Amino acid sequence: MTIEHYILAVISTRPCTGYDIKQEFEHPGAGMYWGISFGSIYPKLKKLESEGLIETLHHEETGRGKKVYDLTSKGWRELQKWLKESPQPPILKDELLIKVSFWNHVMLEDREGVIPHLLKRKKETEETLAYYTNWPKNGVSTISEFGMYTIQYVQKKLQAELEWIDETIEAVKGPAKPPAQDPSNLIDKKKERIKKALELEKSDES
Amino acid sequence: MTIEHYILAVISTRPCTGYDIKQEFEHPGAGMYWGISFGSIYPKLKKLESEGLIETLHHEETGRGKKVYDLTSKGWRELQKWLKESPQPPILKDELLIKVSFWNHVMLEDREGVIPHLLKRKKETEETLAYYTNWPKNGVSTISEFGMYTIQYVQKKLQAELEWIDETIEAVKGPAKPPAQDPSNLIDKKKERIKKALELEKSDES
DNA sequence: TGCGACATGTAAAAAGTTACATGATTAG
DNA sequence: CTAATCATGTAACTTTTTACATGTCGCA
Repeated sequence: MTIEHYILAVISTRPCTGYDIKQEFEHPGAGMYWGISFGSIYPKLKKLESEGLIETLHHEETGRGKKVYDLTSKGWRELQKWLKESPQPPILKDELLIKVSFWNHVMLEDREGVIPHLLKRKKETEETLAYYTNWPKNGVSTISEFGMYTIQYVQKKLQAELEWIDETIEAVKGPAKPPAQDPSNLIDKKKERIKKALELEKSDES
Repeated sequence: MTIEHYILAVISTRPCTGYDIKQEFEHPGAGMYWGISFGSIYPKLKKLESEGLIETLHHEETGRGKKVYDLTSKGWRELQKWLKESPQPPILKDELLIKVSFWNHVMLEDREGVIPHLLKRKKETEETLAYYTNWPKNGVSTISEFGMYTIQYVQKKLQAELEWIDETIEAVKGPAKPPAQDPSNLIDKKKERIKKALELEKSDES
């Protein structure tokens, strides 16, 4: 994902400042927004202006000089070109999934230790879902027909996540299950590896 | 997400080489895996070894010297500690969502131009879903009880995505809808902004 | 009058990718 | 015998974050 194009897209909805663009990226993340620092935004705005894709509409003389940018005709065309290009595959990194996935490889005697992680995510996901549900009714934001479709996607995805969290908490509270598949018996071997490593440590200490 | 901890987690399932670790990251992305280059992996392995978190089990003398790493007792403890820490919020960047979201801000006369993007994603998502469905039955991979929970999450999420894609294609093929919310009339203003920018361009050319 | 939000910017550091260099092993 | 896969590593480059520096405006 090229930040440059995302900045152009944000400006396409209305002329705005670097600070405004940062605000757009503050929305709790569900694929549409993620954090970008001022240290990224301001240099990019300078670059985009020097390339003639955006221009300064107003430049206040007071203070540090608030600058409102808008797209140039070149900027509109670049944005149209980018929108038509096939989107990159999504980038997803979810530490919760990784921790759950590796949990009983490592935390042998502590099945239920993941549950606090799942409950915390449940709360966060409920909050994000509430945010996206209220967004189109807040009386302030502009949400186009197509913007509404992406909100529907986010809602669907978050609801699926909440269902999964509840199911998984129940499953973890229940009895341990055998591995879904382990043709090389790696899970048994791993138990021995842990045991051996911890025994070595004890003999080192003595 | 700290790559270091992910590398420790991968090694926890079995002793492995840098090359093996890279393979683990090749699985089509659904939150559990993403691309990491050799240029990241090998320096990290050196760093982890110098910190005493992993050790070289075998070091072949032939060729470039294949090195098989395993966790040390310090490494096992570090991994346990990390697993217990609350996971970071997920990182999500989906260009498709952004392009859909901004589409009719910019592509005024071309509602159906997004459909190819949606169909392409549909195909990719179906492939990823098929991959995750077959993974626990491939007779080769180790999938623990908890690993299976994360596979269930990915399946749920991808199914929700497929449903959304179908619904959205139908909606886009149907008649245009008014904005879900636009209190400042930004969408009408935007049409004027585009028109003005393109007219300026014409007068520049003449 | 003092705090929080508004507002811009830079330099150094961190993190990761790309491109390159090298060579062994294995399956057809 | 040759192409693909296995296998390690470095240097230069790119991208982005962090930390800092600076100052205004509105409101309680």
